[in-house]
Amino acid sequence: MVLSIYNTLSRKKEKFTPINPPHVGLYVCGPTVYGDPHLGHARPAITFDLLFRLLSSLEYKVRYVRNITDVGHLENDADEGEDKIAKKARLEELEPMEIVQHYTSRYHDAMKMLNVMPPSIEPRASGHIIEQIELVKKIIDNGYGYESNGSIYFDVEKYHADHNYGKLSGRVIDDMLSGNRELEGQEEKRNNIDFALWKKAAPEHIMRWPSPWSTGFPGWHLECSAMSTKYLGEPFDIHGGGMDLLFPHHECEIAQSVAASGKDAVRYWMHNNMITINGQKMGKSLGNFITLEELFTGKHKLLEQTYSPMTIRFFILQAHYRSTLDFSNEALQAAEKGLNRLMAAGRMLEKIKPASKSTVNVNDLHTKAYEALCDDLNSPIAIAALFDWVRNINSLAEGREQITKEDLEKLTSTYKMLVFDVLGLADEQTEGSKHAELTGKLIEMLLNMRLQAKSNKDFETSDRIRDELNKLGVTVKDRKDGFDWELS
RNA sequence: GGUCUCGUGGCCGAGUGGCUAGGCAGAGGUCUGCAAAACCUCCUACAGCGGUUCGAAUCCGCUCGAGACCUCCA
Repeated sequence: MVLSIYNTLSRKKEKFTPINPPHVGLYVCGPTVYGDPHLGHARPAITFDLLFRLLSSLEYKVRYVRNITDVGHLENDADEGEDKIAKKARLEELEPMEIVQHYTSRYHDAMKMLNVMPPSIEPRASGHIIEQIELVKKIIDNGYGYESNGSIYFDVEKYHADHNYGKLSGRVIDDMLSGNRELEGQEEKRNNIDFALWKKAAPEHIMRWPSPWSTGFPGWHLECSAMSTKYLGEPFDIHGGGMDLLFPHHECEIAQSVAASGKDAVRYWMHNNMITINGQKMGKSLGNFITLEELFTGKHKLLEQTYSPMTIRFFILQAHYRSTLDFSNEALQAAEKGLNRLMAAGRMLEKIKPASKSTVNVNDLHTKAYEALCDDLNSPIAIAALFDWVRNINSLAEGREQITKEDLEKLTSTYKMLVFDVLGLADEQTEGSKHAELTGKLIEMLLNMRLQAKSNKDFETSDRIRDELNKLGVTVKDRKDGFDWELS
């Protein structure tokens, strides 16, 4: 099966060919840990988790690196620019690394709930200061960095004379030189489109490291260039991130790599689109974000109910990663119901009785789903293929269609592999604690008693059991030869 | 102002020159002691106006509307 992915660099879908098959190097920009993870953070995490899982299921050996930005992320590039982490630390009167630790573990917790697999390596910017300093040295040696008052800046104009600054974002440097906004405190730079590689720390700045130029801290764009190539080599296969990072962050990464080594570090650039709310981008700066915890607990004024982590995951997977996805209660509720049907069908597979012949073609699911996923991660089409099979599975369970034992095994493994291993969904009803397991067993015990009452035409007892269970939030569904249930 | 993207049925969302995804909601039916579920059937849309074409939601142009990036954001 040929995987094709949309490369932002060429603005086209391209056939994916790894540099050293079966190995694949994947780097994705992770969060800046200065606040609780919100719905927006879930999008790239789930998108690239899907890619990670798909590549693995195609038998690639993937090294997935996703960083934690814990230093060097400025409010802006001006002199007064303050590190986000340091600012938060000052506000909360904590050591910066306490902030980093706190929000990193919050992020990890949320990712785990969303069934996002941990990356192979999760490097922190603060742990790679030496590598970043070395990179700055190379850039200076090659003539693309200059010192100004203890800080080092990247000379964009000089770089552009030799290479192409703007090739990823499609920006034209002349427009930027003339049209760029005037910001305060930029007199250190030769040009206001130059960006910081190293910043000299102001006396009150808490996070600081020694360097040949000054005691200070690295520029934001540097960490990804340094850490991606350290762990994945140069060049490596895929670099991912949110579309909002395209410019300036990723453009600067390319410039830094080319300036340091003379060549591009990345073969395929992939960008996920934004989650919107009322048509507007959900983000930190607009303050219109809903944290993942708020979604899970329902504690946000816009939320009509709680939404489980798998509902969020499914909601995101139902849209293509390069489209915007609009948040609304209605859309999430639709996702929740759809997901329940998908899971119910998965459970139903266990109850199907094999026949001597098959009236369904079980290869169809695998073919359709993989064709879709390999076409630039088209998860909505793959999910549509699964829903076609939800109908088939229900028909099989009710005996309207037939299936051989061999085909049933094949169908079960394909269905579960797609739903659980590739899409990374989990059945929240059956998975989890011993407590949940016990609850399930107790419900089944009661329902068996109800079945007996029913067969004795003791409808008073059978209805009482059903009504009481309903009150507790258990939906009872009678089937031809038994029952099924669901937590509402 | 510059660069770019998008406008799909009640809602969410794929697709992108002819074969009219999928989910949710809604209507009718089958099944059932009743209910729920399931299944079957129905609801056939692509902002507007022109153009190209045998044929356009899909290509081109214009108009209107929305958004992203250009400063930090996933």
